[in-house]
Amino acid sequence: MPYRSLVAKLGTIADLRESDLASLIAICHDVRTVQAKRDILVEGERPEDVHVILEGWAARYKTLSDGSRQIVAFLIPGDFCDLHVAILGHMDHGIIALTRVRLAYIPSRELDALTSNHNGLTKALWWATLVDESILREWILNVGRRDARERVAHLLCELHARMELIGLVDGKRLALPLTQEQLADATGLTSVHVNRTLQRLRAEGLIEMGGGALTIPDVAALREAAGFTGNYLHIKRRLLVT
Amino acid sequence: MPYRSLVAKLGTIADLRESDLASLIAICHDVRTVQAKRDILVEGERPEDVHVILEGWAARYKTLSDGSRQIVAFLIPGDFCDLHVAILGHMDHGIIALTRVRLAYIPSRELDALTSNHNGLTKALWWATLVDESILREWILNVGRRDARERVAHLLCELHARMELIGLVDGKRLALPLTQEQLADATGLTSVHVNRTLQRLRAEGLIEMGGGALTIPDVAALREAAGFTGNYLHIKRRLLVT
DNA sequence: CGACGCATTGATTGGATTCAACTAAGGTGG
DNA sequence: CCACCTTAGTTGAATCCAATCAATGCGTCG
Repeated sequence: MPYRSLVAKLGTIADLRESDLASLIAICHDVRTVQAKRDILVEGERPEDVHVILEGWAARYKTLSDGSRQIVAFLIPGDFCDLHVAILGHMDHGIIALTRVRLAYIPSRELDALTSNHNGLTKALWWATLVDESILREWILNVGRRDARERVAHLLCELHARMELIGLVDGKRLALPLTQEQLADATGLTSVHVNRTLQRLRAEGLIEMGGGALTIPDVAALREAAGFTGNYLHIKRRLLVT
Repeated sequence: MPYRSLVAKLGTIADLRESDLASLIAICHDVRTVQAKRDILVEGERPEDVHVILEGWAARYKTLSDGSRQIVAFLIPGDFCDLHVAILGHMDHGIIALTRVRLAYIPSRELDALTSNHNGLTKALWWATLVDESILREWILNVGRRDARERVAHLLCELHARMELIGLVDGKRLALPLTQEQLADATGLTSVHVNRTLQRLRAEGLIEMGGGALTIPDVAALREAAGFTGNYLHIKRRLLVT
């Protein structure tokens, strides 16, 4: 069931009917695969479809003229790439696949037609974008006011919480297919310093990383170190998905 | 006409009818004044009305346990404080008045009722939140990857562009009632370093600041120094407001 | 006038960058 | 099947940008 993550994510919203969710999935067309490191959307593009991640990781990013890059969001299964673009017109940032990514395409006209009849679904999509916005605010705080150790720890806590929401955490362990350079681009650090910071977190016993997986032996301890509280993620309730 | 800024801002959206705008203003109630340095909304609050800034400046901010503060947005006339809160429930950040602020209150039920009939207005409010989101992404880039000089210059460019949009720039001059500490909290710097940075920008002839006003002798030059392009503001067209 | 907020300046410290070298793992092609 | 190359991770030394700590100026307001 390729839409497991999407269902798990939107399913946390109390007032969303299963039938609404089913209608949404019904207008998902044309599932495609994008290879790692390929652009999914480039800055300036005017996509006509809304893209949803079904599998794999992607990143929103912005580039400076000197070539330095800032990742402004990580996208995991269930996340929308460009819910906004029908209204804003053009992409003001790019989206790149970090792993092999499977995408569903929703023609924006069909989505418009659907949301104008299904109020609960409209609200659910609002909720999704508002949570994205909330995460962006937290990232500004992260990059602006936390030191490297808290910054990296906080990012890992967030990814853990979001992966857990969509049922992709196995015990204390989750797949984390990010290079240290990508973590650096997300935290506003250099890859060298991310490396040293991860080593420190490892030495402190707060994390175990390797082989594309992250293990957090004591989630509470890492959250404490990061100053993380998940309230900005606005997770409403946990829906069990089989 | 207290709604001048709101009209100027939403009026840039091509497909918004004047009648829609009028209906929006019609449900604005209970204009109140908040003194400088007072909280408009506190973290955790569950406001029942949507607040719109009519006059003055405010800031969204987040606080860390060690007391350090990060401003995540500046709010100027025409900006909504909490368009989202009916869906997300609680505020995940605070909003503080930086100057004396005049606010209009819109009962969220009336807004819901209105938007369900007026599609253009719904789109306009979407547009406003999506632009806010886009600004947040640019701020992450600003704090994460630009040095102090670019960072401060970029912020000033943005505020200039936004103030111009709502008709509050007089030639090359605009009111900028921000302390250096507030600029520091927005850029992730310290007030001491903001001071030195402003001095440098002044010495380079890029800005003139003092008495709560900012003058930009050569906007193109400052934008060049900041690496600023306004495309992330998604300004569609300029509506002349008298 | 004295207190306070804000801006300014100097001296020092430190966290993160930069530059550079090196290892390990994985894939590719001859 | 192994030499070769690329990519990711690691380590060390030197440097630098911004933070920190501290003091001072200066205008305003009660």
